[in-house]
Amino acid sequence: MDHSALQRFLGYELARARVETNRAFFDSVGGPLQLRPLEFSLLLLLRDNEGISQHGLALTLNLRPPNLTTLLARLTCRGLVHRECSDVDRRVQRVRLTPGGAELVNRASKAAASMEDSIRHRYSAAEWALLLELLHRAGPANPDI
Amino acid sequence: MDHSALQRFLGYELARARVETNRAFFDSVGGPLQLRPLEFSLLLLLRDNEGISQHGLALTLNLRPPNLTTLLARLTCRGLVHRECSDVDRRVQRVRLTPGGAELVNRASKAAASMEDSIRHRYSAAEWALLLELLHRAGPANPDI
DNA sequence: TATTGTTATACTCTATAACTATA
DNA sequence: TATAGTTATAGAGTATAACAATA
Repeated sequence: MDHSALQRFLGYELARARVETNRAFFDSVGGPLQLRPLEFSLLLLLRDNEGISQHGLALTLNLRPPNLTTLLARLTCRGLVHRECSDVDRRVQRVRLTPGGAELVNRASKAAASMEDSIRHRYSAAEWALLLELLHRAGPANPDI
Repeated sequence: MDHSALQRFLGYELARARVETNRAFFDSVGGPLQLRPLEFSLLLLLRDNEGISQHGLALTLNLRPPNLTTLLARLTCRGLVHRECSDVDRRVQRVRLTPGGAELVNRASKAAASMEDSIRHRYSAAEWALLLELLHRAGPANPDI
């Protein structure tokens, strides 16, 4: 089977690698804690950036506003996050973890620590760090608002 | 904005990078030629592996059989591929490009040659090759049937 | 006018269950 | 009984248009 033509494309290799990271995520975190990948990212971001606006979240995670709205609605229904109007600008919704949300993030973070081990063990420590660094440079230019 | 916790995960960096490769693909190939990423991969694979079975395609592209069926049905409707029963095993469907499909793959391949340039230019030639090689090792173990 | 967020909707990729037909 | 492929359906991520509320 010749797929040498495809292997020259970063997009193809990204799609292939995602098969493995998705499996790792659902086995270790997504399944046990009933979290989607995006929900996990969002909760971790809220843990480290208390009271961030939806606008900031959308920019950081490259989400369109409608998709963030439905994502937050689902997490709000589960009692993991809550939204409150900003005092200084009533258009802005500031998002925070609830105590239950903070507790779940804690468990998710612990479970995630080893989730990619089966992939990471294919590399030396230096190679793994290099892969993450090189890959980061392929991402959108300005995710840090 | 602190997203240092997320940057330690390969899955997160993959998702971020895919934003860029998706944009590159749709600008250069997907939009002009009306091809989805998966359709492009499939057509390129058919060009280099004439008469491959659906089973082989599904394994190589990590597709579930139902998803491959609908994908091929769409391309068949457009007159780009055709399926024929194998002589030796009538369960097997051998898939080939039609002349029109071959012509489209030709154009798609030309358009794709430069599609990731805006990303590739962020790296030296050695770094780009290294990124593709490291990333390949993160993918599924046995894609070559 | 511009920005923040919502509603409704659609497209793409991925996944499972249940089935037909061939071996 | 095992394999190749199909049908139907659902979950997850991503995209746009049209809109309300606020600045």
